[in-house]
Amino acid sequence: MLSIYNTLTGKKEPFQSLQLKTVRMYVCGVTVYDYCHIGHARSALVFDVIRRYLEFSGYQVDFVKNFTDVDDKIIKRANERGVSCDVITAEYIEAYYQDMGKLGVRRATNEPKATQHMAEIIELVATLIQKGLAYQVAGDVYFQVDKYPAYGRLSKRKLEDLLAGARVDVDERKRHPMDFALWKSSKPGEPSWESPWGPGRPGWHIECSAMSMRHLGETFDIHGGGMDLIFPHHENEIAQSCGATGKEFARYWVHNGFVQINQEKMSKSLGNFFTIREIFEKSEWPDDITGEMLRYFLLATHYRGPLDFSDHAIQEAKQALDGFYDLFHRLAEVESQSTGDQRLGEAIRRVREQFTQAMNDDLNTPMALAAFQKLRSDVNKLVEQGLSTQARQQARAAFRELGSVMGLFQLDTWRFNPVRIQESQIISVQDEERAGVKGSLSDTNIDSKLAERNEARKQKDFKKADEIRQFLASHGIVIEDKPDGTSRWKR
RNA sequence: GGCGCCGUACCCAAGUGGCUAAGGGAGCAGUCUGCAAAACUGCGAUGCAGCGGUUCGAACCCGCUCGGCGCCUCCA
Repeated sequence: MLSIYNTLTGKKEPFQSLQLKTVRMYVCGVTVYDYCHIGHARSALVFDVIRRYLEFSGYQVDFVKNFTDVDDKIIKRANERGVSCDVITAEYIEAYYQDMGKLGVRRATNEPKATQHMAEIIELVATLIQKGLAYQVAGDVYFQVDKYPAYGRLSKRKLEDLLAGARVDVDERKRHPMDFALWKSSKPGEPSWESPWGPGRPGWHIECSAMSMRHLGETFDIHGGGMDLIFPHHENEIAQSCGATGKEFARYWVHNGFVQINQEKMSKSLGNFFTIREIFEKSEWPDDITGEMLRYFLLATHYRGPLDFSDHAIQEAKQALDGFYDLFHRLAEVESQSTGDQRLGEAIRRVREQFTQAMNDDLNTPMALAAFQKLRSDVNKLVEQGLSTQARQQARAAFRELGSVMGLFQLDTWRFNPVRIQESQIISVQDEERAGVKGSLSDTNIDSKLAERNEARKQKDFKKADEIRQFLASHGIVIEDKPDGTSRWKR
């Protein structure tokens, strides 16, 4: 049974969905005015894994993740470029799908946009006014926080405390300094929608209340997002939603920790953030491998803790994955020995048990990875003892199945060496290879070189054998000799 | 000023009251090997920022101190 940390109660709780076999989950997506950075990646990935694990556990997951496509920053960006907001949002939604796609983040079952829910938003604002929880000032509508007694229950703050720390000049027209906008009248040139309060656009928080209710109902199971959304965004969502319906809103509030650079939060003002596409562009590995490296890196720390991003950390993830794919490489070979076969079932049963236990404990992905490492070690030993072709396939399938929950171990080919094109390093080149680019040797080329080398080894011509190895190494090919005199290779 | 987080070996990172403090990387030693790679075996924190307290028992609970950070304004 899954236990999950609930920000609302401040402790781990057994997870129980409202409907028997369905989980309804809403996650705050991104405001589409720029490329996503590694912090967005973490958030998207964490909830992607929660979703996958719930599905793995037998639930159907109705997963809603929004795009905020009306916002000050979008308007600003549109004005800078002299285009409409639609152009900006369309561009960055597309970029989002590209970047998250490379990371293997699955699309939510529903990905609504604020601009497509104006009717629901306006209706919700009207309800709040009607209930006396919101008031109109000129063309603006504000939520009156002191009319909602439970205000602050998510972020554990008191209204008085918030006032003391207020860093912004208070708008004189507000009844209470912490009141926040539900509807903003539009200035000329800004996108606007007709409303009972005049032309305007929604405040930031109201869209999530409106869209989650529209797609998941008034009360649903999980609401998530980054830690920074706890206040004010989620606090305000609760006030609006509960205020309007008189019912509980989301039951489990789940928040992921930040990605940091050198112990500091990434931010544009510090200039210390990395976009996802920048990371892929700079990577010396193919996209599918870079994506898996990033996933491994992001999941190697518990989702609620802080996570420091660095090249070194990414390389460690690569090394860890190399170990797994090295094993998968060997598992793909044909073998008739089967001494180790009978022990395999036990090892797989154990990893399944450990994996489930780890994930059930508040999605402890680092512990789940440790379980995979244990299986890797076990299977390596069994391979040494002799594992039949069939058992090898069974082992590979186990990694693939459990790994799929974290989006790992799904690739059929892997690269152990970066592809570096440096002509000057070519050592001995024969005509047919001279034409080719470094690192682009075909499999048949490699196989024939290898056959040549093994013939030389048989003749004890180790000088020639080493030359061939060196030649292949310069193309990023590593040879591993097997006890039986044949060799395997990897790139 | 309020709310909160983090500090575990060279690095990353689980564990949050009770067997020998997971796991990975790096390192060292060994097995295997023509060499190599991979794999395997062994070594590695008598201690979990520091001090004090609670307890039969604490890295885990409480208090204080030190160091680092976040939120309270848009932010994953």
